[in-house]
Amino acid sequence: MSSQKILLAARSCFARDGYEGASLQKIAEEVGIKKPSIYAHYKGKEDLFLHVMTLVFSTVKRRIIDYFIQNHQAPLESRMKNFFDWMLQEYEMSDNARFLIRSGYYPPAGLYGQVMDILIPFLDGLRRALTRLLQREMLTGGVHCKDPKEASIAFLTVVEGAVVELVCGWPDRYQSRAAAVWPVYWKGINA
Amino acid sequence: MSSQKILLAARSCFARDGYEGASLQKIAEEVGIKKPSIYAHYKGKEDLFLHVMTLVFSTVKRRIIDYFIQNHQAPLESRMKNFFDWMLQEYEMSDNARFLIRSGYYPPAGLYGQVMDILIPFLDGLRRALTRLLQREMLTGGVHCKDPKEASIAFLTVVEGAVVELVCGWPDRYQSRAAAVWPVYWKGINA
DNA sequence: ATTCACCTTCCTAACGGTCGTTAGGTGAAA
DNA sequence: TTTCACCTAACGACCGTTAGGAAGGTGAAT
Repeated sequence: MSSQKILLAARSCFARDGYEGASLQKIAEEVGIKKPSIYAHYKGKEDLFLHVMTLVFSTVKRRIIDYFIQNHQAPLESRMKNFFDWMLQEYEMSDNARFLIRSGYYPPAGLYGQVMDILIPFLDGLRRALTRLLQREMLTGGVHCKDPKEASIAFLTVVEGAVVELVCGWPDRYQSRAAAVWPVYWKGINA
Repeated sequence: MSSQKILLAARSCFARDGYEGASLQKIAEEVGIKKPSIYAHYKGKEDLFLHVMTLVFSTVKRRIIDYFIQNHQAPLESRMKNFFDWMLQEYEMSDNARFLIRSGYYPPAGLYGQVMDILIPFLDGLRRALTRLLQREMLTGGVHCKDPKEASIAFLTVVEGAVVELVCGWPDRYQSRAAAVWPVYWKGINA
């Protein structure tokens, strides 16, 4: 199916060059077809971008949930600590994370509303899932914090604060930030 | 002087639309001149961008240092805590912070090296200044942390983690992140 | 004091190129 | 025979950039 190949090539280009920087020409080349052939599968650049976006968001959500489920036997502390390494891998290995962050931070001007309508529920869902996880772990003694909701917001904040170094293309600076901020965070939420 | 007006208009456009998204047409309109007149003052779009960049970086560095000097009589805790509010103001009031963050996260493809040659010393200088501040405060009991360098990296991380919400245009979410992450950070660095 | 050359600043016009997009046709599959 | 994926050709719009010239000011030479 070639509309799938277009979708993946577009994801790669949008992730690398951004919406304005990416061109249908380049996407078509990567697939091995001519530019106007894209219009047999998508209504235009905006339509293609929105299809990529829904694919990416559902994929990333699934992968994050899978990470926490797959390691459910490990103690919460190491699960959260290792999340930084997992995120690094995720960002460097696939276009999903790069696309999501770039389009989330700086969406194409004309699609601001439509991007945010997907991004906000995504982030809020992530935050709620993390809050529930912390609440569950409080019962079994995996963590001792007085406000799991605030702790989950803080966790997303420190993770994203480290991720911005990945955005600039410095995995070593990312790891240095992760190493510095993790002990502070863990000590900070455990009263 | 009209090359100054071009510089400021360019800063505003680059901050709002990014390098690829901004056009000399729009910049010229904002100044009130025709597009080719820009070439009487700058060699081209890249040259103009680099001039804006050096202006912005020196301005922002100066303003951050001024913030910490002006409030030097206040306890460190409130100086760092209030930095979040100061940053919010700074981001919303002027184009400087918006330009810096956008160009730092996603610099124009052809200028990656030149942007990073300015950005990296800027961030490292900031980190070193913060480390020295923490070291000084440790002597007077303003803070009790065992590793001021790690604490300063962690502070920049949590600040940037909150700032990414400003990038998306949500000051309320920024404040919620700041409110959640600050107590965690402060408790976390004070052993 | 006048002339002249020169420089800056802005203009109009136009360049070549790339962008997203559309029209219209071809060939194979259903 | 209709439908679908793909093509070539070309559209209009916009991009950054250049050429060439019209004003105005400056400073030195006549």
